[in-house]
Amino acid sequence: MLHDPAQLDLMFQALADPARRSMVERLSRGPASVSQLAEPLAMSLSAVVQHLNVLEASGLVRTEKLGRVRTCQIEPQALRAAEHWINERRLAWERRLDRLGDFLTETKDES
Amino acid sequence: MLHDPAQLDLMFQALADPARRSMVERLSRGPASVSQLAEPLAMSLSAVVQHLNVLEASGLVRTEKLGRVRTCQIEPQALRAAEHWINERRLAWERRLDRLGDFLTETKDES
DNA sequence: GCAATAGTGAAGTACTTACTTAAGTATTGA
DNA sequence: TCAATACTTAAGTAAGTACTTCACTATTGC
Repeated sequence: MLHDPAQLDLMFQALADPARRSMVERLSRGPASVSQLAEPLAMSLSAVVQHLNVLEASGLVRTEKLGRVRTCQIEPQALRAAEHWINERRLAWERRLDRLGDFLTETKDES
Repeated sequence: MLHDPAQLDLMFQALADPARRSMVERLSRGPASVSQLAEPLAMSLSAVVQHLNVLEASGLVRTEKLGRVRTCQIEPQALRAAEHWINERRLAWERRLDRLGDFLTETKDES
């Protein structure tokens, strides 16, 4: 699992844009070409390619060109890395709250 | 659970910066004042406050001012929303792969 | 009261982002 | 072979980001 801060920067930055998230959403339902990704989006194909490059640089998407068609796929490991970072922080917080709860309960028992 | 795209923009954007992630990391170990958050960071207090405002606008952090000290806390619900978005996409992808696997297995059985 | 502490707000600057248009290349199907 | 398809690349622009410094206000402790 990647914990490289720079990689996390790229992943979260990539997910911070609604057009890119909609591309990831589309790809979560299966591979797609660049044109297919562009179809529902109200922007030029060029803009879509630029977004795609951001997604690819972040590691969230992998692409492969066959003939004139570039086919895109999600890279679930990268999604997992982002998910993992958030999960760790949330768990740390919740464990802390639990310990605090235990402490308060014990203190009450001793009173 | 919030699925508002604009809110997700703000949360992922907030998490895309290493200084802000380090602030969230610090806060996952318990509440802290602005100065405490600033202490390990190589930047002015003003810059830290600006990062904090980004975190607060994203909903990831809640702050409360008592006297001259502003105390900051993680908002775990917001972390959960970000985590959830990623998780849904990853699961969709993995379910798809499973179905594909089933299909291939069935096809082989029928041959 | 007054100095130290804790944070706020505004303005400026260098850099980055999210597009656009326009022109170009490679592939394919009739 | 030639027109349509599927991208690719470059350059330009408007807006946004991540800082800085400096001047300021509110609170607290002696």
